[in-house]
Amino acid sequence: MRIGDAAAAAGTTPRALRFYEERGLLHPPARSASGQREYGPAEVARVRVIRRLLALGLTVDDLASRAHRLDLLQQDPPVRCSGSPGPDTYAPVVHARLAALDAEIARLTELRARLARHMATGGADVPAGS
Amino acid sequence: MRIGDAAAAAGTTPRALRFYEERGLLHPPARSASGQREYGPAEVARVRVIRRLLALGLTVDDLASRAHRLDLLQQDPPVRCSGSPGPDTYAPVVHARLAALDAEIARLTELRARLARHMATGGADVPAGS
DNA sequence: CTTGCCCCTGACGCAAGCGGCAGGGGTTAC
DNA sequence: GTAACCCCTGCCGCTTGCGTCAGGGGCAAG
Repeated sequence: MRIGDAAAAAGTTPRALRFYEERGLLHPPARSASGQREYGPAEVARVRVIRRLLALGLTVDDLASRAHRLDLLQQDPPVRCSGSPGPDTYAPVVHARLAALDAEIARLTELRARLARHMATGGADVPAGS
Repeated sequence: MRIGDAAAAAGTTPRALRFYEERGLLHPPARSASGQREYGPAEVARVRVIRRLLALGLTVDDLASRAHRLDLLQQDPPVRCSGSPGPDTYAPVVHARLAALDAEIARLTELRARLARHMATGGADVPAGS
């Protein structure tokens, strides 16, 4: 299967697949004699995993840092963090993302509160530094 | 006062002042014979107002859209949204910002919940489209 | 007059995840 | 053989609020 069909099968675009490859989320696939990328069902599955994780709020760099573990998510009961099966799961990066999301949510919530207060009080307050 | 001193007095940098001017938040200031910008205390005060509003989460475009009202915030009891003194206060853009912040907070909260659930369930769920 | 600090304009860089275009070649069907 | 797609690489664009040169001139002190 060529890149267009593979991308369609995974619900995305050729551009995205090349991008994932460039960023190390996909291994460079086999090439036809004329240099065209050849994909099989396994890579399509992997792309689907990648897109699910991205949609969950993980970043490309998060995935790249654990790219060698992406395949595990396709077959096994995935991500299992119970019983700490070694230092090689996605648990660390997921925890880091959760923390980052919490921090961002807290920051925006604080901002929202200050902005609302600003309107209520007439803006006489000065936001605390940083 | 030249731009460096004015920027320092307002707690920012020359680059930021030129940027605000370029984006319409500051009126083009007087220039010395050799073309250097001349600022007075009124501009410095205005810059401080701008920085407070930016720190509150408003965007440069928010401020630019109401730039002609920025001066009011320096002297009068500012932003007063009670009694709707006309269509020219900051209330509309502040409300829009509050809504945008709420939407963003909701989005991140939803994302965080899905990511947490993903870890708990082993990732068998598929994020809803959109 | 020269040193040294400040100012000017104009333009690129950054972060994220691709979209889109340009220029050139492959592949399949009629 | 040729039309109609598809693919290749490489590169700019988008968004925010400036930071950071680069290249050239100003201004006060010694």
